Amino acid sequence: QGFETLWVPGVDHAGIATQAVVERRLFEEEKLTRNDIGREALVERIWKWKDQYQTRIIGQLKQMGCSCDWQRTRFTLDDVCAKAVRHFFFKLFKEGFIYRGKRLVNWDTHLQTAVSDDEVKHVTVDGSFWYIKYPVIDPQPGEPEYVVVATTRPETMLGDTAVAVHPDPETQTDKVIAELEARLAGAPEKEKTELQKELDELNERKSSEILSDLKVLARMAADNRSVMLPLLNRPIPLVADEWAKPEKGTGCVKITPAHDPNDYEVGLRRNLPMINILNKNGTLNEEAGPFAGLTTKKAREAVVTALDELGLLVKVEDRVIELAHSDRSKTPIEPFLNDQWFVKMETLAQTAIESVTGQADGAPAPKSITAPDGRLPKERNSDDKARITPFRYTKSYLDWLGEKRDWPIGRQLWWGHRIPIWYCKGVSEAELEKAFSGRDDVHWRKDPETGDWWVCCEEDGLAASAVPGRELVQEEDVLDTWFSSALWPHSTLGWPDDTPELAYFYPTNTLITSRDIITLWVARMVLAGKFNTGQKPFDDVYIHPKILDKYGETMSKSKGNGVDPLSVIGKFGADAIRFALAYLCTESQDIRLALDFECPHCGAVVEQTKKNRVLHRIACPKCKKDFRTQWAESDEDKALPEGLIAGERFEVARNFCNKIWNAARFVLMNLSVSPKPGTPCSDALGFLEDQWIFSRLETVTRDVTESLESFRFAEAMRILYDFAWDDFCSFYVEMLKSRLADDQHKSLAMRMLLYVLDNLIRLLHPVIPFVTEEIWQRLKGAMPNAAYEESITIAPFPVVDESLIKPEVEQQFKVFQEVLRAVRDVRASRNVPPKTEISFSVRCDKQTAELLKPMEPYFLSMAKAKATAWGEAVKAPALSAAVPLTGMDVYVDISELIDVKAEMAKLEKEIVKLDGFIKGKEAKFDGGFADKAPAAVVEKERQSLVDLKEQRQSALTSLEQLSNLHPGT
RNA sequence: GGGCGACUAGCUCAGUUGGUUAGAGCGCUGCUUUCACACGGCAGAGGUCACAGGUUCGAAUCCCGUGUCGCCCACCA
Repeated sequence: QGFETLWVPGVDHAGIATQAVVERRLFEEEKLTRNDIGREALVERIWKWKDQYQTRIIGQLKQMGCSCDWQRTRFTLDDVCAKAVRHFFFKLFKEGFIYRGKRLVNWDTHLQTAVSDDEVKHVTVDGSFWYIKYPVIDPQPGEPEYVVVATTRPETMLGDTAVAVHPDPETQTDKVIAELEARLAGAPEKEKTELQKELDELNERKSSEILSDLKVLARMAADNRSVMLPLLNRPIPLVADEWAKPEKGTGCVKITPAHDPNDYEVGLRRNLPMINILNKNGTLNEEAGPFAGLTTKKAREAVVTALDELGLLVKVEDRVIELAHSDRSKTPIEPFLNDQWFVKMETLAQTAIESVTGQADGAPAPKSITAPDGRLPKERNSDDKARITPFRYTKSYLDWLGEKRDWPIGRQLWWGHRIPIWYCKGVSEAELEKAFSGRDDVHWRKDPETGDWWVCCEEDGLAASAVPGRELVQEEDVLDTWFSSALWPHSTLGWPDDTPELAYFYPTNTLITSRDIITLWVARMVLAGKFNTGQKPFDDVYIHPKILDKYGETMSKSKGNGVDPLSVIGKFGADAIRFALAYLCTESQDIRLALDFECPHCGAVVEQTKKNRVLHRIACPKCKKDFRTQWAESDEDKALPEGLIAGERFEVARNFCNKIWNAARFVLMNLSVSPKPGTPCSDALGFLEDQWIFSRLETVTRDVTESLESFRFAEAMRILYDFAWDDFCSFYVEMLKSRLADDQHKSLAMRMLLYVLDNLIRLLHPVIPFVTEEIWQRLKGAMPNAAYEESITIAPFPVVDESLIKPEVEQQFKVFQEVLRAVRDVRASRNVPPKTEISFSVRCDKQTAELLKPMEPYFLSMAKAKATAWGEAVKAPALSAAVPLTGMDVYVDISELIDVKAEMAKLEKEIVKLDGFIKGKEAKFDGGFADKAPAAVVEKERQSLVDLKEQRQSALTSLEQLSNLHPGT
């Protein structure tokens, strides 16, 4: 369409995932851990690994024919991106958006790093629920001697710093009861039993000792009373906090702020000490007293035994629990209190919320824009709001941002952008001012906890000795990968420098991505883009469906159910994978894609199963020979031929490409003289099929353009598939064969074929670049004098000419197709030998007769049927097969082959069918249809009913005629 | 617990704002191989649109509910 376009290819460093993979390999191959080889050596190894995979990923894109700007390939850790990251961080730091705080992280004790919530998977396991007594200190008369708490993780009691009770248990219980009653009233029958049971229990509790005890405890909490933490004999306060639910468990809850997210919140609210009892390797530290050094598992047993011996263990219940596991190491996650850097989200999230269109019809639909004058399409959407397509994803974007939760940006990793913060112990602000006077790339802020200073430097690094007499130590942690990915739209264009690229291409037009990173990536790109540049990063966000495997599971490396595009390309070609993917791109959120292996030795299809899909090599069950999979790593495995992946969707696409190729071959074959390409319009108006193909082509051009511009890729592909296969190949090319054989008509026929093919391949080229380019080059070669562009890639995309769209012509052509099909059907169903020519006649009105008479040669070439008569007066020949159609009857003369009984049976069946339709329609009119439906619809239905009745009458007449021949039947 | 989505032919899926007799590919059945393409051609069979209500002259489509499956978010002392 003539636009200046840019597609920046690139990869991000995928911090945790990448480091974990390299560490795992390091351990598997050399039995070394990251601590054995050190930060520098590990990072060096990860770079090597990354180079290898970047090459592979970029290679996959290239082989798929993606037309990226390869010389602009970016990586989130390269210098250009790193500079942007430091600038972004510095700007945030300087403006007060960055702070440091304690936070519970998901600690992977195996990898010894924090992992993000997304990398934590919950696994259902059988666990226990322990009830433990904590003695009350100095119980007064009327007060309980113990409080009982329940836990699934008894070892964490060593880190308890309080026991919480609700400040007003009675009111709270009443409130819960009231809510439950309200729910019960509106609940479906099925759930009522369970709700009622719950309600009964609560009511019972209300009058029980539990509640009266809780009331006493609430008062004691208000009086700042304490209980004794057993085993460690540490007095801990009884606190009043809403987190303790009087309706649940014992109504009291132990508070372990350093090892439980909710308890942490309580700890903050009640100003409780936070005692970390864990070492980074998952063993207990000195805070655990006699239990120090034990693993959490051993400590749990020891704690339970010790409590039991003291008579403080009330009971143990079996309980199914959802235990958090690290997705990376598959080991249980320990919540762990750690220092973290955060970005305050309040105002940033608000700008991101305001930067997307929150109403489905809030933004105009994209319009077709062609820009021969080089106008940029970004002018079309200048309200500074991005639009998400499909719109339903807007909700998850807005909901997530609405929580405005601060963004923890530090990761305890070595692979990533190291946080540009330096610590300096004992330094005074005056010293900093002196050391950095005149520098605007350094900013400092006081650590409210220690009183030390944090120094942030935008440039690449501060020397340890930058402050005379002091030592600067850089933060060990690196930044979350999304911190750098968030900058992608502007950092890759050179921000913070004022580059021409940034001025020209930013804001960008379209971001295409997967729904699972709408929050992680899209939301952060919007807020970072607005914060850094003041503008939204893109006009449109297109969320494509996600391809799942045949079991409906997401594809992942660890499951081994992913697809290497190169495997698909190897078997079906790049055009096929591209077409197949575009064809699958509906508004649906999932696409299931069944794939199987194909044995390279014998061609047998080997079903892909959950078991064999992760193997490096597979033995073919048919020929017993081994083949490799995409996972092959050893030289031995790699030497085997690859079992390519088969898939029905790819086959369909491959067949389509093949069809296009063959159609083009046919056209090329007939280019005996060099016709001029161009619109052969005026000459072609004499032929119905020419007018028809023009109309179809322009309709298709219009619809495809509109579909592509509104991200309806599957629809665009379906339109092109149907047009190319059915209209162009099955009808137009077939019809023009007879014109090509006629010297008088040959020239125009050739120009017509060329014209349609030329437009078709231009329309297909964005999706099927390789085959269409090859066809283009051959056309160019066949017509050296024609003004073909050097490559189809730079040839103009067709622009619709609406004046050629003629619905009445398309309707007329349908009549031809209907008659042709009727004749062909008679041939096929009556077993007329293919070489036998038959004759037929058609009873129809005058206009139709005039329309179809010129088509006689096509009935001959396409159905080997000779037309003998057209018109109102046509009567059925004595021994014919009659096909009643809308407004006409087709009589095929099959006197040699006729089976009268069978013909009659067919007609009778047809009449029954028509009766059904007629009844349905008449019933419709018996209702208030005619009065209430729009006039156009009523008229259409009325006509349809008339036609059906006529058709029925024709069938009856034909039946009568046949039965006269055989009076007995 | 909250949200989103799916359920249409044996299989995999289309079906835009409600409107003629619900479509495609694969598979299946019959015929077809010098004549662009067997990765092809022609024709055919095959569906109570998950279930139950409702709105409407009219529902695959809109509304309420049920079931099954999947995904996302939150939480589970």
